[in-house]
Amino acid sequence: MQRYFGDRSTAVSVVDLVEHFRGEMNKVTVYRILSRMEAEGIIHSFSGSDGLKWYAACKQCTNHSHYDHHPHFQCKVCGMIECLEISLPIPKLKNRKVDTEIILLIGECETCAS
Amino acid sequence: MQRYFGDRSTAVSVVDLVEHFRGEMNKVTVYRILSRMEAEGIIHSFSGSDGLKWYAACKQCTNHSHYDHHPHFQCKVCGMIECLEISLPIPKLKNRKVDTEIILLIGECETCAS
DNA sequence: TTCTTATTGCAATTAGGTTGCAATAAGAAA
DNA sequence: TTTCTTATTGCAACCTAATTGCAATAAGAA
Repeated sequence: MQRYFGDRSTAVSVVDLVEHFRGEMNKVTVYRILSRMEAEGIIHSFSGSDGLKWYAACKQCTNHSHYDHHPHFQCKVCGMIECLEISLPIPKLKNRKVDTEIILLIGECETCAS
Repeated sequence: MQRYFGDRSTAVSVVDLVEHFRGEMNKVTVYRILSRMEAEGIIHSFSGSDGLKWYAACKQCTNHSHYDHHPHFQCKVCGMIECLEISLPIPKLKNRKVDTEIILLIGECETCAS
């Protein structure tokens, strides 16, 4: 599982992971390893526009700065989701304290747009 | 149901709606009325950070500009979600065409922060 | 080896959401 | 009003993501 995320820059849905490891590893085990790896700061999770849970390898994340979320980009054609290594300014709102923002940009990836 | 959204500026999760109308209306009916009202441009939906489906009354939405999504704000203490009538700039990405952004700001609302 | 702890598999369960179908309500036409 | 047609609702069953309990196994330490 570690190896699976090692050289992957895009995110994977849990459903795809369970499917990928079918025969090799039980569904429940996949879920458990994922939450363990997330707790250790190796991967991070977020829920896609479909409401499914997605996981991706952490690059600059540490155990501590794990929740400094970065934006994600999803291709509406092929469904692919990737992490964006940009940081967008968190807007100020009056009478509210904002400390996190969850951003999902949707469009077409390089492959699907051409 | 129309009345329910009429004077409400915050969003409601489907789970809460089903609970609210229990005894008065079947779960399936709640779901069906909601998707009908969404198709008519009266309300709009999005999925919260928990992966649940939320609905809120449309203010400037029309049947057509229904998908000009606006950001939402969620209080991490009480869980309340509200629509923000601000528009944030959609960032440009190289090699990708971005046409929508789903934004959820998370923090503390006025009531919970004080 | 023996004891203890962590990991895994399997079955069952919970929960959000959908579908099929029959029953009822609501309108239009006669 | 009566009849025909269409839309709305309730109920049971189902689908799928995710979780839990528990026994079985693997892994480490004493």
